Amino acid sequence: MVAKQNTQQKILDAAQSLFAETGFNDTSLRQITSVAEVNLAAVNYHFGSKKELIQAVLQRYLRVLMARLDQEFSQLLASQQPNNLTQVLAVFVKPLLELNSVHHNGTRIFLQLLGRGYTDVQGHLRWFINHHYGRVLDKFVLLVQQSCPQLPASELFWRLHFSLGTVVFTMASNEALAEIAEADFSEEVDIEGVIQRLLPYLAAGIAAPVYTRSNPQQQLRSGT
Amino acid sequence: MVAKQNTQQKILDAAQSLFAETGFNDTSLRQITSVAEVNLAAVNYHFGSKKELIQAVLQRYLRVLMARLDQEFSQLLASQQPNNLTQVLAVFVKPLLELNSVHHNGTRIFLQLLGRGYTDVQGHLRWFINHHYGRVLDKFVLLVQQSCPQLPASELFWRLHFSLGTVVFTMASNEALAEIAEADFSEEVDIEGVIQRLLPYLAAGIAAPVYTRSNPQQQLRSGT
DNA sequence: GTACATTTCAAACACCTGTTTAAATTTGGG
DNA sequence: CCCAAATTTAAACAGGTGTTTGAAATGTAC
Repeated sequence: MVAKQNTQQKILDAAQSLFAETGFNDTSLRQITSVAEVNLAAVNYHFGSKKELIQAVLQRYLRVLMARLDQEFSQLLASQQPNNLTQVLAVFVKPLLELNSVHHNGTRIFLQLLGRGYTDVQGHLRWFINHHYGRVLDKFVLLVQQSCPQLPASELFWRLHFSLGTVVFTMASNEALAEIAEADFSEEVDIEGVIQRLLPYLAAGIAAPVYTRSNPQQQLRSGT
Repeated sequence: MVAKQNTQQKILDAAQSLFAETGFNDTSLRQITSVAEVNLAAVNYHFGSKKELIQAVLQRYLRVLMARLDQEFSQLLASQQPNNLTQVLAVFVKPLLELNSVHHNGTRIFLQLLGRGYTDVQGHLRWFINHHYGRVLDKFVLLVQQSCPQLPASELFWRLHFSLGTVVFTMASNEALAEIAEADFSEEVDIEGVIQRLLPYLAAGIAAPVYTRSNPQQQLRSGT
């Protein structure tokens, strides 16, 4: 009973890092069990299959993240009056950063896993999250709708997925981007800094004026 | 000489579709040669390796796209005066849509391939494009800088990569998004429609007001 | 301390991967 | 027509994949 917990934990810890760095399909069970210093068969014994291991790795973060998000969303919804879009988006920050209590560098690892999950095993993760946490995310959509009442639902749908793409891609290629940024602008970038940079970008994109034929070239200028 | 061209073409045509749908790593040479109705060894005979086949598939589009983009960028740069950001971004539309002359559904296939390339074999494609077409892309960065002069270079770097992520992810999961959009809003979506929806989102995100401590919550509202 | 259940381990399983080989076939020029 | 070069073909290669097996080791309770 003691060694079991230990082995499962060792596998999860090794798997999450390798998955985040190399992707799910390109990480073999032999790599994982080698890093975890555990027998190859341990994965199938404790988790059943590689697929279930992937889900277990994600669940460790999704469970605590979604619970926290649900709190925040409900709280914001209870305030009745529509909230500023930036405020709504900023609600993600604290719950995400609290993932560092699940595991060292938990926030970065989880966001990278999310990126991997959406591009590697296409559709699987999307279905998994929607099935288990769809009601939480619905609250978020409602909040965005309240803060952008004049935005058509279909337009909002696309822009939220654009935003998901921005986040997911940024996190999947986080290491590479951070390296370039450090080399070219000699600025060190942690995950918190990236999130802080993402929010204004996402908020402006979601709330952008909608394209119409009568007004094809909106005037867009960057502020300070 | 006749059969050779034919075989190479058949391989390229089969490969691009499978790569776009399933990704590079998850598409085997046996699947490709099976669809192309060609012997398994033909890929290695005509292209050398799977890696070189991937590059050949991408090159077919990159060559014509980058040449066209270079024209447009140079033309816009020659006009001296800074251009509207939306105009700069809109410059991508025509060259991208002209990829349909390279192959049926060429635009969609190429953009999906681009998405796959950036997430599957991370870094490879980025290096490849930068090495071969870096000077073209530099012109684009210059144009954006001219239209957003008050945006710090490091901020612009991040936002351009955010935008790349938006495009790349949207195209990689294009089929799924289109299905959902059709089911939920009963609106048919072609690649042109997606591009048209992307532009205002990207333009607003890139030109968004920068986050400052003295002004942490920018007022952002969606217009009409 | 013996009996039972849990966990670990090395080995093998069947299958898939990209690549290579050498013989068979097709092709185009003299 | 004939020969040499280009192309196609079937077969095998070496290596990697996730999963299963049955015996060994470990832990737990009586």
